[in-house]
Amino acid sequence: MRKQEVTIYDVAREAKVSMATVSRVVNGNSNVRKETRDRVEEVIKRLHYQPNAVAQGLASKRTTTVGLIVPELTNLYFAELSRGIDDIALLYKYNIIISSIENRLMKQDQVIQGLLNKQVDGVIYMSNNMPDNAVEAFERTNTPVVLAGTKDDHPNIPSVTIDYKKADTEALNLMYNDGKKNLALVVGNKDAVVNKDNRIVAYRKFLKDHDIKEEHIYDGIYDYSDGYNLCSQLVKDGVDGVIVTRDSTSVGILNSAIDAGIKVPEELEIVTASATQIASVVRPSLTTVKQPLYDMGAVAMRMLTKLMDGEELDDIHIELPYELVKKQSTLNQ
Amino acid sequence: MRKQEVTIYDVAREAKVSMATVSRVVNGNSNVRKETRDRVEEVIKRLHYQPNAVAQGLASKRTTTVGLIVPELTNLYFAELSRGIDDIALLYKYNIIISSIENRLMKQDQVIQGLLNKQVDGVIYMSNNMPDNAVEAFERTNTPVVLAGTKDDHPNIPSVTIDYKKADTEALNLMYNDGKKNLALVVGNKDAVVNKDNRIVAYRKFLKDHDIKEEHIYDGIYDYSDGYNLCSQLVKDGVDGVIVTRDSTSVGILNSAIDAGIKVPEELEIVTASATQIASVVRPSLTTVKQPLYDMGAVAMRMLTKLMDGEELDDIHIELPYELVKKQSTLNQ
DNA sequence: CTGAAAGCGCTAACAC
DNA sequence: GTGTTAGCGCTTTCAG
Repeated sequence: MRKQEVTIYDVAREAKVSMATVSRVVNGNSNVRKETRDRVEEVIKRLHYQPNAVAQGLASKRTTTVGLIVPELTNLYFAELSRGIDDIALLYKYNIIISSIENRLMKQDQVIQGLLNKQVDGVIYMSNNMPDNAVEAFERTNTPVVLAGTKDDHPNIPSVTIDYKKADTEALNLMYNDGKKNLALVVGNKDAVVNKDNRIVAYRKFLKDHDIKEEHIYDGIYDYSDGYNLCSQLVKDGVDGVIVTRDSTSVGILNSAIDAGIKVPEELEIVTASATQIASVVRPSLTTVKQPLYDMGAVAMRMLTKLMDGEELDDIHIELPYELVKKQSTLNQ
Repeated sequence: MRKQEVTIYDVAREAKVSMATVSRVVNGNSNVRKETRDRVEEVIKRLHYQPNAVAQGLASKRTTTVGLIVPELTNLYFAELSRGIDDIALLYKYNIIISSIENRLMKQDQVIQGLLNKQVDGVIYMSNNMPDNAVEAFERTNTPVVLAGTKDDHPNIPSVTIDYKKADTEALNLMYNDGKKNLALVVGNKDAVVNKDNRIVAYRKFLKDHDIKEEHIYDGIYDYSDGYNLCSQLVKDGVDGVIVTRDSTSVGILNSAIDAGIKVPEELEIVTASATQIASVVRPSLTTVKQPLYDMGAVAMRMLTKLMDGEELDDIHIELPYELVKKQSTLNQ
């Protein structure tokens, strides 16, 4: 209901030029004589003119806005990715519309359609298993998408991740070398591509390579209390080393172990497959696969800017280096 | 650069009505005969028509978008507030443009101006000390603002908080009753209104009321490592009970104490003045002032929707109930 | 280098 | 109930 005080038209009149010229000045178009430009800029300053981005968006068909689709707002994994995204977005003068899809009020498709209706220039997707119709909607509207910190079944969607298989194998190996032979894998959604085609595959291969018969995969373990409740089951199953995808889950397992008098790492080793601040504040501190979350977000956003400018990408799928940080939840012998 | 496949005009032609009628149907205007409405809706469905929100925004001067201004993306305090905001925003069909102002690339004023240029219908502000020119810009453009989880010098800006003075007093009292007489207050920015006019005031009043002479206020303590490094100073100063505004800072102090062999709570009691997930996963667990962050965000957003609809607010400043949760970092005698 | 003019896709009086 | 008609504020050919 806001009425705009001063428009491009006012500036044009005051500077005795046409709207087109003002537009050129505002957009840094070089085809303006310095003298004219100075005059226009003076008027812009004097009148406190601010361009209306909505009108610009309608006329130019570019909104300089990107959509962020994130599973949960209160998960530091996504927050740290978002920080990298945000910094690069700022650098390239994009605003970010953030959409959490944890809310059951609206289906994911509707959220995505809403973003598309807002004419976002691109989307960063951080959730799992993008629905087919979403992919179609993105293609139909010619809206580029980049995955950050996740993988997907649709092979043509660019992504920025780490090498999950390699990281997990390294983590399993660490525990194996500590003498742990009853190794377990704890995941959230086992059908997520990251798990299905990477973590679980790597885990099974590891077992096979080391001639371990008993498989211990626990899925549907999403948060702290899920982890806390799982711990007794792990013990019951004779697990002596576990790799956990989320660090809040790891902490749940850890605290539950402490409360039950189970010694970490002597009786149970824990490795977190993705570390946030949470993993580093608990005691004993958690051995983690440290993903470069900030950089992953930044690289993803940079890729998206290229796509939005119509450029080609050299590599569709980028894997950034991770680090296995040994702390107190493993023996590290 | 996207070309819209189907516009309101296509629907109108196909349904043999005018654009105005289609617009009415899209916007749920009741002044349409059921028969006509059905026909239009059939065409909309058949053509997969989706309204262009940018065009709607330009024509109606409402973008159904609100701006969120947050100090840091990777702080669960703001994330939990945001979740409440997001849920209510979704309910009222608003999108959220999130802007972190931790980045030094752009000044806060520019960030706010950018939001205003995008014609946001309102703003939720979660940072401290809103600059005067920002307040003016909001007023000039007639953009409502609501503060969530923070207070400000400008008394006319609505806010949703808890009663910080009361909460802190209660926390100090808890420690005092445990026999702690050398009480300290640890804050981030001492000039933030929440501290300056609330926490510090309450702290000083408490000292005075209990005839305690020595004041221990530590400011500029923002994160985990600041807290970690502060601990030895606390001990040196003879502090035996401390109230800390941020929980990551509390955890820093706690871990540092543990590492230095200082017994918590026997030798040092710690109370966190705002709890997130972090506070509850560490051991010993932290006694906290539990703020209803989700609700605070939700209420703030609800207030904003009213303001955006031109309604009056019954109360400008809302204080929600908090809870002092006693855990292991205080003796609780 | 600058201006005129035609939209971008939709809403909102105002008629009928 | 429904259609007509101006815009909303800006970009972008196209002339000159």
